[in-house]
Order: sequence, then C-alpha cells, then structure tokens
Amino acid sequence: MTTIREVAQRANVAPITVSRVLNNSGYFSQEIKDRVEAAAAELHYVPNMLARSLRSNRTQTLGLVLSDITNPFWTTVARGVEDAASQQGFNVILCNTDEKAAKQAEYLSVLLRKRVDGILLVPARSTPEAVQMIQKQGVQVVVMDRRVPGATVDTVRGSSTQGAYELVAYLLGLGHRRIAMLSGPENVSTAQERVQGGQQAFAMTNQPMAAMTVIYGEFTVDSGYAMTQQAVALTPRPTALFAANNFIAIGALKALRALGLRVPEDISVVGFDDLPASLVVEPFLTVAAQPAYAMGQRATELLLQRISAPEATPFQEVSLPTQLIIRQSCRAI
Amino acid sequence: MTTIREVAQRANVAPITVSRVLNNSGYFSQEIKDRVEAAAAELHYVPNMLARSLRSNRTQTLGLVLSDITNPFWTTVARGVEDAASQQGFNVILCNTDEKAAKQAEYLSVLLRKRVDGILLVPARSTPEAVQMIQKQGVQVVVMDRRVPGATVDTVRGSSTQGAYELVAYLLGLGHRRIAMLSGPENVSTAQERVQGGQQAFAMTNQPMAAMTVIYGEFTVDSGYAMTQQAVALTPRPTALFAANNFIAIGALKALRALGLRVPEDISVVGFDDLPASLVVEPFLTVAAQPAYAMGQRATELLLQRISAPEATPFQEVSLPTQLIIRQSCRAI
DNA sequence: AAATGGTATGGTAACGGTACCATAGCACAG
DNA sequence: CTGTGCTATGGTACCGTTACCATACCATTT
Repeated sequence: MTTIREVAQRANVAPITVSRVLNNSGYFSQEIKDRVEAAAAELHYVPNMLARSLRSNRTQTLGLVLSDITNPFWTTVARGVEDAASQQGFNVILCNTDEKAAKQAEYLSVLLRKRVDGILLVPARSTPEAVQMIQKQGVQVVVMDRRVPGATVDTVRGSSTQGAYELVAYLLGLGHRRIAMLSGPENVSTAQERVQGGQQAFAMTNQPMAAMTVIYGEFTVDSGYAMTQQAVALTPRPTALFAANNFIAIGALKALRALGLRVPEDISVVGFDDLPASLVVEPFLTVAAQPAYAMGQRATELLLQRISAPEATPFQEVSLPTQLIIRQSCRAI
Repeated sequence: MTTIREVAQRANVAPITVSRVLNNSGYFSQEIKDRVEAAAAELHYVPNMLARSLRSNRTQTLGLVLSDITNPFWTTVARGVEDAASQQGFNVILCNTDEKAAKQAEYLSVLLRKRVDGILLVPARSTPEAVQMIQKQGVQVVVMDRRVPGATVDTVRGSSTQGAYELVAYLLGLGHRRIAMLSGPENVSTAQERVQGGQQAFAMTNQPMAAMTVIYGEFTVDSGYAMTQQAVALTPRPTALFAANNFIAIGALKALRALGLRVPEDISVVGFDDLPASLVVEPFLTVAAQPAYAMGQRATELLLQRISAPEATPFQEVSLPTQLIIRQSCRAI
C-alpha cells in the first residue's frame, strides 16, 4: 500500500505538498500539480482516509439507525438519506434496530467509536437518553419520524396528526361512525399522534353517536392481522378500519380476506404510509402518504448543515405534510 | 474527547495496559482490570476506532455495493448482509449504483480510501475490471447475484438457469407454446442465464411449433410496461409472458391491466423473484423465488471468512437454488 | 526603499491507538 | 541452582495523514 511519502519522493516534493495537490487546498504550481498527479497515478496511490480522519477529526461518514430496512417506508427513507449524503461526499453506515433498545445502544456505541460525523436516528424509545448520549460525545444527530420529549435536537417528521385527521375526517364525511384504529405501540410518538389526529377529527364533527375504538399493537403484518380479528369482533362491528402504518394495513387486508369480508363493500379501510408505485400493480388503498424520500433527504441535509456549522441555526422541528390519496378502499354509508 | 492516555493516568497504569484490558488481549490482573474499567467509565471513555484501525489495518467495516436498495429483492439481500455482518461485529456502508458504471467506480474508490475490510459487490458491468481493481488493493471482495467472466473471485448467486428452466417447463406443461420473455439488459449475466434456462426448457420438450420470443429491456417497472406492450403486439400473440424480475413483472401486470387483458384468463404470466409476504395482500403471481436473505447472509459469511483467512479455501462459486412457487397467474391451454 | 501581501513550498509535531520488544517476578523441571 | 516458560506490566516507535508554523520569492503599494 503506497503512502503519501512515496508519492512525494517520486514527485520530488514534500509529503505536505502532495497532500495539498490531492486535496486541492492551499497553493501549488501547475508544474508541481502535474508531477504529483503523475506520481500518484503511477504508484496507484489510494489515500488513507483513516489517517486523514484521525488527524482532521472528520470521517465523511454518517450513521443511519432505523428500525428495519425491510419496511418499504424505511427503504425509501434510506434511499433519500444515501442520495443526499453521497451528493455531499458522505457515506452511510446502515443499522437495523428492530425497535430493540439493546440493539440501538450497541449500534450507537459502535458508531461513536467509529467517529461518524453525524447520526440519523429513528429512536426505538421515546426517552431522550440515546439522543443525549450522542450529543454528549459531541456528535451531531437528527431524529427522524418520531418525537423525543426532553431532548433538544433537530427533528424531521411526517405530520402524523394532520394525516390521521384527514383520513378520519374523510371517513366521517362518508358517513362512518364506528371506526377502529389499529395502532402501533402506545409509547411511540407516531402512534400516539395518529390516534390524537383521529380523535380531533371526531371532536370536530361533533357527532354524539360516533366513536373510535383504539387497539394498540405493533407496526407489523402479524399484529395488523391480529388487531383486525379483534376489531371485527367488536359489537357493533366497526364500519371502517384505520391502519396506523403500511404493514398493519397489509395484515388487516389479509385478515379481512381470510374472514371473507370484502373491501370496501363489507368494510372500509384506510392506511398510513403509501406503498411505492413500483411494488403495487393496482393501487387500491386510500392512505395518508408520508413523503418518505423527502424525509430522508431533508434530515440528511439538516444533519450535514449542522456538521458544517453546528451553531448556525437554532434547533429545528421540520414537519412534512402528508398527502391524502383517495382510492377505492372506502365506501359511503 | 478522552484518550487512552488519560484513562491510563487515572488508573495509574501504562496506556498499553488500558488497551489490553479493554480489548481483553494479553495478560492483566483482576485488580488492574477493575481499576482500568472504573477509570474508563468515570471518564466516559470512547475508544477511537480510527486510531485503532490505522495501526491495526482493520476497520471492521464492509462495503455493500448494489444497484438500488429500493428493489425489495435488494432490500432483503441487504438485510441479510447487515445481520450477518453485525453478528460478527462488522458494520456495513451502503452504496446504490443504479447500475451506472460511473457511480460504482466512485463508490468503490471511496470504499478503498476508507479501507473497508471487504466489499460485497453486485457489479454494474460484467467486465472484471472493478473486481480486479479491488483485489489489486488487497481488499477482499465477494460478488453477488451475477457472474463476472475473467475474474477469479468468490461468487454467490441464485440459480437463474434452473429457475427459468422450471418456469418455462411449467408453462410448456400447461400447453403454452408461444412465450414472450421480458428480459433485462442483454449484457447482465442474470438476464442471459434466465434466457438460456428458458431456451433449455424449450429444447427439452422438443415441440417444433413452440417458440420463445426474447425482448430485452431494463430491470424496471417502466421497461416491463413497455416490453409488455411490444409482446402483446406480436402476431400471433404470446399466450404467456415471462418477466425476468420482480419490477418487470409489476410493469407487465400494470400494462396488461391497462390493455384490458385479464391474468390468467387472457394471458398467463410468470415472474422471477418473489415479493416479500409482508408487501402483498394476496400472493398471486407464479414465480421462481430467489433466496434473497440467504444470498446476502451467505455472501457476507464467505467474505468474513476470507477476511479472517484469505487463503484458507479456494475461490468458491455458490449457487443457491430457486424455488418454483405456483400461484394463480397461469392457466392451462 | 521599506512595507505589505499573495504565491509556493517545506519541517515538525501531532491525531490516538497498538505492534513489538523488553523487563521482571515466580513456579517448576532437571 | 540454573534454565525455562508463564504471568504481568511498561517503553517506544510507528500507522499515514494534516494542522500549524516557518521560509522565501516576487510584485505591488506607499
């Protein structure tokens, strides 16, 4: 592995001069530049970023800590992150926590040891410890998708409250009065806000007979399936289901199919988070779509800005609007 | 940021002793261990992997270079990679090439500069230059999914030939004689092998009237859509379509729906690569499913083995069997 | 003519670890 | 009682860069 010194020797200059040429920093003449570049090429010189990073305290690397890359929502977020990062010369280390605090802690610890310049975090817990631990080490962090009470940190989220409000308002407008919300974990802020948004819609319509039953579970297909079984067993049976994320929606549709209930003839369904058009032959489900790619992109840009100018702006809480996409999964009553 | 020297000072030992305790290497007494660990904890010491890596020439980091994480096949592969890597204490840097040689070259260059211990590569081109360039720098590499003629390298692939053979044999068994293959790029080995596998099935049945028309395109939804339009315009019209990957299949189904052709009543469709059960409400398409997760896992294990013992075994070409999953997208003729 | 400042290059000392070698006590074999 | 080898600890140099400071030429300003 050739070093900058060998290149310097061959080009008959000092190592620092090679550094300047290759990093295009400071002054150097055209002649020196040519000589250095020729020498580097001849020796197949590959700069050692470890040494550079050790000296300069910058790794040009970000950590992306999310629950599960297998969920197309996160996949799309990840793609947005990767694109935004690579555009500014940063790489991304991918970490799946599966919502487990222990895995998250281990990954964060490794990322700090690797001295990443910043971390994009989807916190597995809504407690501020993880965020504070990162900040205490002087590493920049941006939280995505979730609220972390007690932490002073940049946050980029979809507007869960608004999306849920619109979905439920839409259902109420169609005449539905008994809606079952198939929610995520009670202690995750997105789940909480989707419940609140739905309840606000109920509050606005002022229909005394209307009611939203909330069932708490996990953001998974299996949980969606199970919650749907509970929901349809309610008496009187809800006329509409509100799935709090895409996996729950898939589980719900699977369960309804197994139960022989047609959508929307027998029961209406709405969901949170859209599926990419590349994965669905015929989009069918009415959803509140979050701008997943934009979320990753925005969060990364914010993080990179923080890295280059930590104190330039006060902490931000960016809220990206959701989009109500009405398809064929609901009918009027 | 506290250093090993500060910890050493506080514990009243030499820095090297701290290193030994924290890495659990060499000899040290229980008393020293306790003192060092206490000092490290009190100072919130976070080891600097950059310094460690610079000295030891190991980064505990892998590069994962694939076409597009957004394709659920690659998502699943990536998850397999990440799980296998993290289990052995390695992190993964994610790189999307979008099949572009320039992006691939740039990413590979950065990965080498960052001194990753190994690279998992889905080559954008079937030429061996990229692989050889990595190997010349002394970095281990395992190729996934594709064949790279001319390179001496470990490879983990799905058995495209077998999968295609089984799909076409299945169609022929149902009585289909005119099949259109909606293929990927002509210069990508997986596309080539899927064509060959199909042709082998034709050769075996020995039906003089049977014919497979091959249309080349991209592994994308749009291309699948366009190729389908071409395919159904053929006279006589094919009775079955063979989509060479999942995106092409989705594009094909979209096109057929737009054209008012029902599947399987009007035309049969088979595809390569399954979609995860978590993304599909009612699995419908008959496919040759590749073990995506296992591919990522196997490739990573192979890579890690190479890293720890480069010469232990000769280069391997692992071929993972595909699974024929018969659903409802084909009918007998 | 002296001062100023941009251009061009080099020397030295870190950055924070660990590889390698050295030292020394002590138990046990021969 | 010498030799051997295990246990326990330390010293020093080095991994490959770049931050920082220094030097020196030359053109322009005052």
